[in-house]
Amino acid sequence: MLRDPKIPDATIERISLYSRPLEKLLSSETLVVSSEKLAELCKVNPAQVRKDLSYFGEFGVRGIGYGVRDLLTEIKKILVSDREWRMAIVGLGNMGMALVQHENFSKRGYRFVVAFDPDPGKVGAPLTNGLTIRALKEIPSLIKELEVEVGVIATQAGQAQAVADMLAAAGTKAILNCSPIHIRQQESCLVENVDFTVNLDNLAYHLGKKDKPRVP
Amino acid sequence: MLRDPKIPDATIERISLYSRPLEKLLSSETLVVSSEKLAELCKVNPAQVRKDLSYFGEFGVRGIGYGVRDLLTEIKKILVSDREWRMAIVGLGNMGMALVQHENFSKRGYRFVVAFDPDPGKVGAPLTNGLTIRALKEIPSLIKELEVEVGVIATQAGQAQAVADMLAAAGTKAILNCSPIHIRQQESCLVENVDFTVNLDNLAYHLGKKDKPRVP
DNA sequence: GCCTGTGAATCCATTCACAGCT
DNA sequence: AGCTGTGAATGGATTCACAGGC
Repeated sequence: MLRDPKIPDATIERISLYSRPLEKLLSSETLVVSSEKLAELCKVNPAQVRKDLSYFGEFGVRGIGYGVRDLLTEIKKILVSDREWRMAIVGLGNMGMALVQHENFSKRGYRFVVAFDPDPGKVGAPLTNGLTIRALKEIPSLIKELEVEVGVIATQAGQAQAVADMLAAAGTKAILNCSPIHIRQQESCLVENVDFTVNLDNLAYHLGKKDKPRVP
Repeated sequence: MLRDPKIPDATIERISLYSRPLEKLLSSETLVVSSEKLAELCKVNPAQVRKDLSYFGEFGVRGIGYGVRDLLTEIKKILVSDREWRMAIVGLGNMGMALVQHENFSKRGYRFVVAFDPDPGKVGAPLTNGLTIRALKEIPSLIKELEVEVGVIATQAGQAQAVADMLAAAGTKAILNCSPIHIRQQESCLVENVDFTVNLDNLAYHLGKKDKPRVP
């Protein structure tokens, strides 16, 4: 499947992006989409769309475009999101609850199979999706037993790094960190830090630039 | 202050990143940091740190390094996060509540000054930070009156685009969208979409690649 | 004619390597 | 001696432009 081993990092992020308008087109019964149309929907260059896809194969038909259903299937294959990923959530405050109930996760095959919280008062409480909150000390056994592949951290700042270390030690291969601090990467475990203030700083920078008069 | 008008997009994202270890160093009373040390903490190349900063001025001392406090001050000036930004939250489900209480926002000068929710049952309810939930129809007047600059959307998918349009029409200049759908950008209003499944797709792709045997 | 797939060209970002200051 | 600041070199990613197939 893979043709070239050197695939730009930005490419795989965009490939993920392409799937969102495709899902919409699919549900509106659109059969075919051109690179130009898809590019417009994602605000990128049409050649970029074609080049990105060409890293992985030839999915289009010349003179016609790309079959919506087929392209979506291929993209899911590329991203390995054509299967279920088993996830654990740690920390069930507001953020954790929001993630557990997040419609996009289940829709795209990301399934929470276990939930942990450091607060003994929360342990035993049922979640809307049928899970029961477990204690942190059960992490080592349950991660293995339930074959959890991805850990999602939504604890408070103080516990986040310790939880990450526990998850990594228990065999979790990837972590999505939604806690307020950045997690140091273990080499056995991929980490993605979600940090809203980076997005806000970005917006602030661009707003600030607009306000200011052009430098003479 | 700005020296060169062409500053890489990636640079401003990293500049934001640099501020996090700097805050830590500041609170641990470290006075000086070298580009090498800072680079290590952020997992980037030392030359990258120096080049990024050099776009904006000369903040270091040759032979010594960068003063921690001064550099942090300069970075905040660059990002225009040396002042308070007035924000509105729309949607107070779990995600909205998590954002309102998020410690990093207030710590970095991002302040919620008003809260809206589409659910009439929630209107009038008090939040922990002293705000009272308002109805959506108050958006046009309150956004102007309270001089809100940034809108944060945490509604369900169905309402998100309409809310974005209302915010933009009311004069909000930037939107951080944490709802489950991507928002179409208005030209009068910058939009940053936060999408956890892009992060998960990324992790899934890299995990998938590791599992697979090398292509022959 | 239309639209994909892709080498070549361009553009942009990162890294190197050293001059310059303390 | 040590570490920044930066032009030059390298390395990637994006876009162009057209050949190739429907």
